[in-house]
Amino acid sequence: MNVATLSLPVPSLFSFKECLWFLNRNYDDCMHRLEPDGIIKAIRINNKNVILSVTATNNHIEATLRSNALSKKLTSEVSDYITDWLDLQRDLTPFYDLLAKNKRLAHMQNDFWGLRAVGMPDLFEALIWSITGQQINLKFAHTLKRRLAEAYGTTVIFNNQPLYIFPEPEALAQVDVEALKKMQFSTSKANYIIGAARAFANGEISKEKLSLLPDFESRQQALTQFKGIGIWTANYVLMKTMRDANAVPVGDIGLLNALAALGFIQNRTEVAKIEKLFKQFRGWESYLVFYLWRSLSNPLSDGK
DNA sequence: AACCAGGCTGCGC
DNA sequence: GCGCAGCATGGT
Repeated sequence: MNVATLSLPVPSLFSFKECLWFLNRNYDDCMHRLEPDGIIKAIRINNKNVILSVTATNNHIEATLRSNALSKKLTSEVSDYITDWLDLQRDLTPFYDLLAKNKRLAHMQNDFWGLRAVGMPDLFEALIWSITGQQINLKFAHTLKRRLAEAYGTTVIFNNQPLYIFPEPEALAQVDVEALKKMQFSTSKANYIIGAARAFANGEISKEKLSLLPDFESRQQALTQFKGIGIWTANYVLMKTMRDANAVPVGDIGLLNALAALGFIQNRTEVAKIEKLFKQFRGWESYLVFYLWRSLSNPLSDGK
């Protein structure tokens, strides 16, 4: 195993601590492990496994890479991965200006200062995760994801502890419904997941294909054509992976709870009020969603 | 123990 | 096109 390091300058309006908040919401997410000073994660890039440790100083994000296939190219790809994952390239100034204009949201500039929309660069992982999380509580959803990762993903041992790389589409495409049901996936979800895995495995859908589509609506349509992928799931994925700025996971229970807690709505049916709010955030809708999710946790708390 | 959870499908209008 | 029941399965 070879080791390399890389260093990325942090953008303005960036807080590593706030990003770690998102990654550590007491949900036992198997896709990474939190350490006192940063985060450890195993990823696969171009069929090469990499163990990634990420920490930050005031000025830089420092990453340590461990891999059997280290090269300059791989290091550069990992650098791109981190940039995408933590959304480092975005200038948040316009978003913060919009927050400042809304009296119920203005506090977020300070309370969540520097929070980036932590994404999911792997489209397949994002899609399976969002299907898994449909209509069940997040804790159970993480339990299910862990079972998938343990059974069908790649396990990498680091410091005597396992790290997981999410299952490849080819692996999940061959699973039968009964196996997933034993893991306590519902019958329909098991079918959705296997269907999605097959669509990825046979090339019907891919991140590249989605990225070549001309607009948000066509990307959304490309996803919702599959059984089990509704508007919530499609928009969640477009937000987390494709970085569609105007993707809002409509109807999301966390979103609705946050809007209610901040006094924007009294009940879950007040769609017009929600649309009115999001109209004020054109181009930053998905960022607003992320910050609203953040508001479900108290400022400066490290859990939920 | 009832109600809820980061929804989706299929049906009736 | 829109509303809504029915669904499946743990968590609190």
